[in-house]
Amino acid sequence: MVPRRKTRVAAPPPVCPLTTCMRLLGGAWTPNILWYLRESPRRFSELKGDLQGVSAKTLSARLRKLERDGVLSREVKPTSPPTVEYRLTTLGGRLIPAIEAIVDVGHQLKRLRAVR
Amino acid sequence: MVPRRKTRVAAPPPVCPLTTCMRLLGGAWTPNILWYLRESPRRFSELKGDLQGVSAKTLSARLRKLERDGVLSREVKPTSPPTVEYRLTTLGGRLIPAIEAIVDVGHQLKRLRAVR
DNA sequence: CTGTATCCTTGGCGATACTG
DNA sequence: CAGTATCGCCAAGGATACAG
Repeated sequence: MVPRRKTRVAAPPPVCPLTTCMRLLGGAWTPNILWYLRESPRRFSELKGDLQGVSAKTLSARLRKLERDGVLSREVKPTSPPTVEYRLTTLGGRLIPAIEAIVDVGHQLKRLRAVR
Repeated sequence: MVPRRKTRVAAPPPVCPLTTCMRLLGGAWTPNILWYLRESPRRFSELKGDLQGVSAKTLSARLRKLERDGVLSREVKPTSPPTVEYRLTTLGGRLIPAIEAIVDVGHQLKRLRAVR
């Protein structure tokens, strides 16, 4: 008679690094924003075009939160008309490998089956 | 009088690989569920204990969706009282590297600063 | 133990209009 | 161009009660 196994899954993270990170990625458009910033800075309207269907309000809110979280930086260019450039910070860059892993799985899924 | 209609025109989101994969991971507890299943099967109440604070309704809903998506399988054991085991499918296993990448960033964040 | 049914609150997000 | 303000819908999710 085997006693009830104590499947304490390895070292269950106390306050969950997973949750810690997912708080940064939370929100419908957040991963996509970071994805489009992964190689070069983008302007507000460029991002709005990249993320087909996002509202200005939501994009603005996400960008401000990501800035507060230290994931990206905002720079106003003294041009006319004014333009604003967003770019990943060092911290933001650390998130890219995780997003790449997600994108990679997405590719696998598309090959495996026609996903809706 | 018919109040003016609130143009309910859901914009079809672009289906990039990132979005494709995030649909599987969408939902507050989903990544954590997969994380706790990564090494061994777990029962309903075990998962409920792992995910401190999740309601039975939500956990049930997430598990059913993940089952429909082919990410995990559900097996009813003919014991008394009945127990149910959930385990990752092959497809579910493919998601683990992505989640590990997220967990890894979470660890980095915790080292870098005290994250709320 | 393993869920499902019902009710209710919260907030995420789009749409629209307006500002610098 | 780059946002902010306001409105309102709707779905995610907790609480609770109930069922097999």
